Amino acid sequence: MRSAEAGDTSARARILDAAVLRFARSGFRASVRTIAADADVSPALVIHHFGSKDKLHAACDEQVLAWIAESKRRNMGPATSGRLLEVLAQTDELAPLVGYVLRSLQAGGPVGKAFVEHMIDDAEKYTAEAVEQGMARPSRDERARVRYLVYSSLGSLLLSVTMNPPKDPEDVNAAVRAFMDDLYLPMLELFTEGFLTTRRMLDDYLLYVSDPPREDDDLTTSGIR
Amino acid sequence: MRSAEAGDTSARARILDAAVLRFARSGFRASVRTIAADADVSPALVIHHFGSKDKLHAACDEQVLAWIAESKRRNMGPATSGRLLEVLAQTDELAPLVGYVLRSLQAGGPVGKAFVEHMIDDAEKYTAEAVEQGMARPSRDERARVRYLVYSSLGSLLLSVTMNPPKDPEDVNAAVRAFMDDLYLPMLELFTEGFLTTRRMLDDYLLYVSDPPREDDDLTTSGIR
DNA sequence: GCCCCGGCTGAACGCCTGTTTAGGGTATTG
DNA sequence: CAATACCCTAAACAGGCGTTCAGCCGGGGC
Repeated sequence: MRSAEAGDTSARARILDAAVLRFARSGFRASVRTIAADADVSPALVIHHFGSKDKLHAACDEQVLAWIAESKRRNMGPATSGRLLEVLAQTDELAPLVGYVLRSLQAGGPVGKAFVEHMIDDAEKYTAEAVEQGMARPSRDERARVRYLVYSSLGSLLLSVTMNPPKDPEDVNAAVRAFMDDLYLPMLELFTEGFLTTRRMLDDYLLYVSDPPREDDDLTTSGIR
Repeated sequence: MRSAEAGDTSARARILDAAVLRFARSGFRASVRTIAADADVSPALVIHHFGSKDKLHAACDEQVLAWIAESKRRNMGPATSGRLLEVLAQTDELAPLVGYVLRSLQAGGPVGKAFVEHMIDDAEKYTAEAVEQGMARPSRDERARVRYLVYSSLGSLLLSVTMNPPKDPEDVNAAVRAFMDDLYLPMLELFTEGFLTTRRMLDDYLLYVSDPPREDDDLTTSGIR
């Protein structure tokens, strides 16, 4: 994992690499001094090259997004749709990116947002193909379904590693895989067989949205202020 | 929302209430000085009563868990299983708790952990009943399924509010409801009709776990170090 | 009257943060 | 050889943090 072109040993590149790694390991509250120490450099130099910590963060985001785009272009196909994180986790060079992406999802940063949107766009494409080929059921609202699928898979992963963080931040990737292993069966079961035996709740809801009750009835008891 | 008994206007109670509210609004990095100002009290008094910021945080956690337990005892039934957050959001007095719980989920704190475990326990009970009554399909691993359902619903909610935080932290509850509205149809669709049309992936997986390939083949290419 | 006592505060301490400043060291250029 | 330009650092600054400490202030007991 190297900045711009491989083998760039300039101090600037060393700082950027160290920052991405440190942010992934320790979160975005890691101090400039720590990053400087990681890169064997003075704190002042970090500021000198990037202007401020926020700008360093932004540069890291940009770099990570570029790496992800590159990885997608090279490694992704229909077979790995929705498993971008796993692909990243399996590429040694890019393994730290998983931690970085998770931190960004947790912090709501631009990388997190972009990552979610990428996944939604990809998933929309691939599920459309799956529906065409008769592998997946059509939905009443394809976009909403895709958003739901992406949010629940990424969200559950995020929640899982937040609740059970690996002792060594080095092990996020192992934690990601453990999580996937644990929850793969119920997910597959749900996707294949569903959960409810009766259509009643769905039909009731469809009826409800096509003929909703008067809104103000609701609002007075909704708890919104 | 008052500590211990309603109408307790002692400084200690005022501080605790202010802290819960401030933590919910601004996250757990809110400063002792801010909380003290909210409670119209000196920062020193906060420490005097609670010993340290960490202990204040712990006291808030305890208080919130007590409120939640109380609310569950009074308001929850089979009909609202899995919708604890919505019930909280609709009880004006307890509305700030939603924000607090979300912050705890995000930070991985004890309240978050406990909340997840409560939801899993409740959901396990209610899905068992649903299966008995023929409303839900049985699972090959009930506990794993329940965990999956709780993690994906709470996780997707957490991710959603992290990615699209309300401008005014006062509006988390509205955001929660908006999220539920958006994703209710795809969820219901998935639960009722499933996603895949073919059993092949599930059957392949079941075959795979009953006769797994040699492990070391995998490990060498798994990217774990 | 006095005293003591507990709730409470203003001011300070020590630490850590991001950032600035002034200047040292080295290599390139005239 | 001297001068300039650039990379880099040590030291300090300003501000925020959690926390401590000495002491104020009002009420109850003697």
